[in-house]
Amino acid sequence: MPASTRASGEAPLRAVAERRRAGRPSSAVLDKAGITAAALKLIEKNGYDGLTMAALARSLNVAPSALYNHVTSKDDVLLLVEDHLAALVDVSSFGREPWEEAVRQWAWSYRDVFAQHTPLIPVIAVLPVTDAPQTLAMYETVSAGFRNAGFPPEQIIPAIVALESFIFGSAYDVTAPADIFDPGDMASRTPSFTGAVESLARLGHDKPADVAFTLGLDALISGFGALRS
Amino acid sequence: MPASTRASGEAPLRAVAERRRAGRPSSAVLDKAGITAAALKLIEKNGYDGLTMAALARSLNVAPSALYNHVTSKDDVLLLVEDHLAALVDVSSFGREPWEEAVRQWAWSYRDVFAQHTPLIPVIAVLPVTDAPQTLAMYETVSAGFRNAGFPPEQIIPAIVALESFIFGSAYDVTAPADIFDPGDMASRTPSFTGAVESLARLGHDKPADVAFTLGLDALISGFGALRS
DNA sequence: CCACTAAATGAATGCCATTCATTTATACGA
DNA sequence: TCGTATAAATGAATGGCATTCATTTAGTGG
Repeated sequence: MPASTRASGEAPLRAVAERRRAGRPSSAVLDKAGITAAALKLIEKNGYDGLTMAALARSLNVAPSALYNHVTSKDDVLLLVEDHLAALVDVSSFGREPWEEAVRQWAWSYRDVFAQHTPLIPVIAVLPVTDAPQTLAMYETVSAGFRNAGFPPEQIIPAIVALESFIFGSAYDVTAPADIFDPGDMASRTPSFTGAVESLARLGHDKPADVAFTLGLDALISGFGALRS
Repeated sequence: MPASTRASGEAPLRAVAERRRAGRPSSAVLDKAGITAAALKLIEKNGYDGLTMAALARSLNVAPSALYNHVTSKDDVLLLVEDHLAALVDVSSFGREPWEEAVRQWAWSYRDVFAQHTPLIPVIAVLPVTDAPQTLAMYETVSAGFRNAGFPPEQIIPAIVALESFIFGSAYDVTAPADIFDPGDMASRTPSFTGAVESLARLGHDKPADVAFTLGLDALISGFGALRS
């Protein structure tokens, strides 16, 4: 649009976050979906430290207080993000693959998604599923997979919870620094530990967290498989 | 000490946090051990929300900035607390009981300690062991237990990491609200999940987290036991 | 003895989530 | 159709937070 077509009093084209005047706008600026998307974009760019209510508001070209018409707290924003991510977890193997394989693929996918979002884990862990429909949908698919695989109904939730606990803990491992197990100057006083660390290092895995995850996941799957009838 | 023995200008006996004047005191007021103890007391009384640098300073009758002569950050305080707790984890079964039993007792103790301190978990997970001598000592005892039980050296660390991941995830479960799995008004659309939740509830366990922990721990122990030679 | 360093105070800084009064626009019920 | 309740925005607080810095005082090593 050439400048000549603009009325004289009109705001300039540059997307300089022209300030909205006070009062309810004709059409709503915010909704939960938009807040969720903006939060995710912010997290991707600046990490969870960059996710502040002020930054979120700014990225939506809105005053911070406006957010509170749509969410009750920052934890509420984290909950929205969490539920969005739950939909990204791959449960498609259930009903397509044998139970062992389905669990394996679900678990890897679940871990990979939340390894990028560990600050959500303390929130999820205490989160009533009622408030997270996508998360609930994931549980439903997984529960059905366990039921169809012949699990006694009362064992299904404990088995899923145990797997989830392992998955969340393992998500932290992914982000741990490579030298986390370097005993430093205590090496001589911790021979067994130091020896174990060194013999593992000698294998030269590029993703040590994956070794532990594979090991634990295999144990859980074969242990739980024995419960089926 | 009777009042009459006190000089006239002396401060009153009441522990009313008489203000110290600026400048280095004759004998040091703070040290890491004292800071750790005060932090733990504060956490016990008011939880982790109550652990602020200001509150910590006040409980030590000191200005907040004085803390920074002994720790570099609040995370540093959390690290001190973590390492103190690591010493409370019971590793005494290693060398006394058979491997399976020793792992079981260590895992329960580890989970129970950190279930009361879940805000530390994100810190521990990324923590280089160099900075935490008590934690390192725990690893040494456990590693020696695995080695003596016939584990291949390069499998020891992955096995411990997998167990630890499960333990940390399970620590969160302990603190979860009882109704965390209530599907609410989505119940009709999540029949498998709802059925699983109900059939577990029918058993009436008073500590549901313990059911999942037992199940997962048994699977991990029997799975890992197969690695021994 | 003197300079350096250690360990405290006290005052600031900047950021943060959240609240509240106010403004404006829409939706619904009489 | 009016007019009141409600929804959704602004803008200005508020109080708490971790952390920093200048300053003061006391011990310590050359």
